[in-house]
Amino acid sequence: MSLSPREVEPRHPVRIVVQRTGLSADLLRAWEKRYQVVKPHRSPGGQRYYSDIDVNRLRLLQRAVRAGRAISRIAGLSIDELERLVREDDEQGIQREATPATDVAAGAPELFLSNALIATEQLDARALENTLRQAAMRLSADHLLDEVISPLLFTIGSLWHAGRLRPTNEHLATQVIRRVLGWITEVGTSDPRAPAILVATPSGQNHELGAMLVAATASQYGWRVLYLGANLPSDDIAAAAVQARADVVALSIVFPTDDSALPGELLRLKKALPPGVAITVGGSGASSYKSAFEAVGAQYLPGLGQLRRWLRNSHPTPV
Amino acid sequence: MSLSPREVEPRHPVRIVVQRTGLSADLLRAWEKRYQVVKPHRSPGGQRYYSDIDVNRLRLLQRAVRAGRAISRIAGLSIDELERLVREDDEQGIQREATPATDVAAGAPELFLSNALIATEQLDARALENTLRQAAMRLSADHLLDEVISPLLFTIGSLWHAGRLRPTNEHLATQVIRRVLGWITEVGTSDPRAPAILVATPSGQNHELGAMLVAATASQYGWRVLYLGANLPSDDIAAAAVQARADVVALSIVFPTDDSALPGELLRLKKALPPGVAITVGGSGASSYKSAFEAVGAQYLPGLGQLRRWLRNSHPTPV
DNA sequence: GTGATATAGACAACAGTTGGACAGCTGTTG
DNA sequence: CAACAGCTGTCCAACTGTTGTCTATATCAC
Repeated sequence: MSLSPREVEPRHPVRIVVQRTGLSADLLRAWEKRYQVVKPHRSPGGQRYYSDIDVNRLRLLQRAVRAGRAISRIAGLSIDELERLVREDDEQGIQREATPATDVAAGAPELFLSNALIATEQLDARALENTLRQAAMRLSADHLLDEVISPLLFTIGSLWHAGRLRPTNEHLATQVIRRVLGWITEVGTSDPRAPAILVATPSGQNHELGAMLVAATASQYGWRVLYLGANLPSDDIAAAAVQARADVVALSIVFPTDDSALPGELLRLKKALPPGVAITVGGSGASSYKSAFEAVGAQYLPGLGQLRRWLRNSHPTPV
Repeated sequence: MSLSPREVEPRHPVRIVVQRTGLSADLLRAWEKRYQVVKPHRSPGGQRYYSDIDVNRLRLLQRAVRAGRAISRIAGLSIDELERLVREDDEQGIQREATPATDVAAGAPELFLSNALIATEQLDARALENTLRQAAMRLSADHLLDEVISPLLFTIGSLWHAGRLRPTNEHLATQVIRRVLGWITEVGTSDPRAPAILVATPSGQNHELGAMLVAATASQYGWRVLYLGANLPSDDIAAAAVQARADVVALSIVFPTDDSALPGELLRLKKALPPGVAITVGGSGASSYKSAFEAVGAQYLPGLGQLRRWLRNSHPTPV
């Protein structure tokens, strides 16, 4: 394995590393001072900058410590040795030490995030679900989505792209996140007078987690949510919107970002919908189709923040 | 057998040994003091560190003790002698008796089914979920799966084929059924000693509900279930099976029924799995690949009934 | 200037060690 | 059969080692 310059370049200031590892800044410095676990590059002013390799190393150390290793004993190990050790502990551990139990006291989103990542890596669905459930209890739904689930999805996505995560891990995480999001959505109103939003993903779009985030958010804001999942033809979306008397149709677009059929689909949707029904579009891949949105008067809402504001304005019923 | 440096190196602090052996820290020290069962290395600060060999020895001792041996008598035995002893005791051990699953009084499955269908047609997620939840309360899990959910899936599938149901309806039902099945599966064991089954769908197979039925069933029968969802490459399935120490890999095959790549995938899976791990295959589309199953020694189980029988025979664990 | 980050040292919480006590059993002995 | 002694797992108290966090103060970057 050769190192790409990207990986050795010291690019990450401390706060990023905190976010990605779940270790506190204090602890990072303590480990560095006491055990020389990493030697981050220093800016002229003395600020630390960590490379991808450093971050990776820290994550491995953290996992090993979590598994019961003493930091003093493992600090000197190479990445390879650490990987072997972590793997061994994952496989040999008779009973998974209850990670959540120790974390109950802490309410920091980063901790939930890093626990969730570790559970994902260990293919431990139960631990992952427990972590997210705890996070759900401790954080507001908005914070849960913004600071745990969204970053988790993002990180899993990038780890997966980098080849550091197998599809199995990604599937498992999808599975569990789906359940947790469903749980959030489920709590929502059944009040038939509440405004209704239909959430789906247009034809060709297979990533449904973004749509689930939308559904969960809307449900939090008092909307009646009709969640239909991924990859639906415009006509069917429109028919369902009519049948359920939806006020809004929300679409999530992630990938692909160059589907030439999509603008046409949007147009068909617009035509098939009753005049009063609004269309909103969001998701990380939505920006590529901006002009198509304008053509049908769809509201482009990148990010959950914008979505929230829009939901609030368009129907001011906070929960 | 030569000893690698890895095995004699004192790498494990007590916590790890406790995890791996199930013995308490107190007991470890008591055994050491009284019978010198092991002589762990000491750190400068006096902390104990155990080698792989120590851990192995302790495991054997623990098994022998659990089988009824007196620690004082076996403390001095060599590893070889201990292994022989443990094997002997295992063979003499009494078989656990299988308890047949109890049948709960059956309600009226047809009524649930028709209500569920109506809710599906009306795009009423809440009503559908309530119906299934009621059915789950009233029927045994087996009956729920056999007489409500399976027929519901089948009916929805055929209505959809006949053009009498829109994809929206199907998606909505999928959504809800997924949640209900997840709920059944979730209740399952977390006992790490329970036999483990990995459930997934091979590459190219996108219908995951069959797999979810398998997962729910196995969980009912006391198995530890690792559910990974649809469309996974063999290599990843195998890797996950190793990591989770699965005893069985269960695949569900629905559509397509003429994927020429599938036999090859099965072969790769078989090769990548450890020898002891069984493969089972089921699902409505599985019959098309029978010869491929034979080639890899996979168990062909059409229908949940066969699956249940197989699960029971292969590991008679009462629930 | 303000908010983030740096250092050094203090500190509290926790984990691990030792020696000893103790209670539940088991098998032996009078 | 009762008393006894040995075995065995657990618990405790007092102490030490290890580790994460906190404080005070200074510096950096925008």
